Amino acid sequence: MKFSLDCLHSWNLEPNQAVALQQSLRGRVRAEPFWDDVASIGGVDVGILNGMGRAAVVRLDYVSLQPLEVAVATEQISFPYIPGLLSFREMPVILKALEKLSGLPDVFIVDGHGIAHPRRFGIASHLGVILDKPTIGCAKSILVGSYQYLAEEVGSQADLVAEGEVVGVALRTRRGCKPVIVSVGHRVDLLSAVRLIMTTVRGYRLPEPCRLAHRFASRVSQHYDKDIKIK
DNA sequence: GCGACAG
DNA sequence: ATCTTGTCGC
Ligand SMILES: [Mg+2]
Repeated sequence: MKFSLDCLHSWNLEPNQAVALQQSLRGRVRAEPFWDDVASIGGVDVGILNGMGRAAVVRLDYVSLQPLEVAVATEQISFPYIPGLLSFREMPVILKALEKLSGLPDVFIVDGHGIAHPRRFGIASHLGVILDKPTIGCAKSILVGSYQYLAEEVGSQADLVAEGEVVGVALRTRRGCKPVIVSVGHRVDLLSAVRLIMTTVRGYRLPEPCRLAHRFASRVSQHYDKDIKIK
């Protein structure tokens, strides 16, 4: 771990305290053009089996999209699943996995929403603020808001609007598939976020960083661990 | 009060 | 998220 990882706050919170914390941190979120020279991209996801969480953080080469490093960590999940409070359930084990990474990627794509959230502070934004690193939210379904008229062609977009504001984009990443919902996490604006997602899609609905992180965090991988060691 | 509701 | 086989469409 060649980077600092200060938690900002405790994770031992009650749901009402978690909501208050989101309200106090939402002001730190930034949305700005992201044009840095990108060397590597990270994918983040969590799988759960019998109450045990397994986080996978994959760092891939930006050009080849080949995995450079995979960090996995497991931890008992304590916080319940409450829509709008996902980060309090998954972040602890994610941070544990991040500590095992030899270096941080230039930007993270997180499975879940960024500001397409009731309080504009979903898990992607939360991770970005904790690390003060660029993050993007890439969710498989809507938490808040709605969109319309999404064309069938790959690359088609439709604004996701919640309470009168554009909080994300429904993006068709694969023909015949439901779109993914892209939103600002931290330090990456929506335009840059959508571009980055499209450039990391390789024939599947999920962009490679998320697809790989999901594979390494999934139940299949967890079972696989029982027989074979994953480095 | 009722329904929606990331993973 | 997870429980789970086949089935339909691109
Ligand atoms: Mg997930």
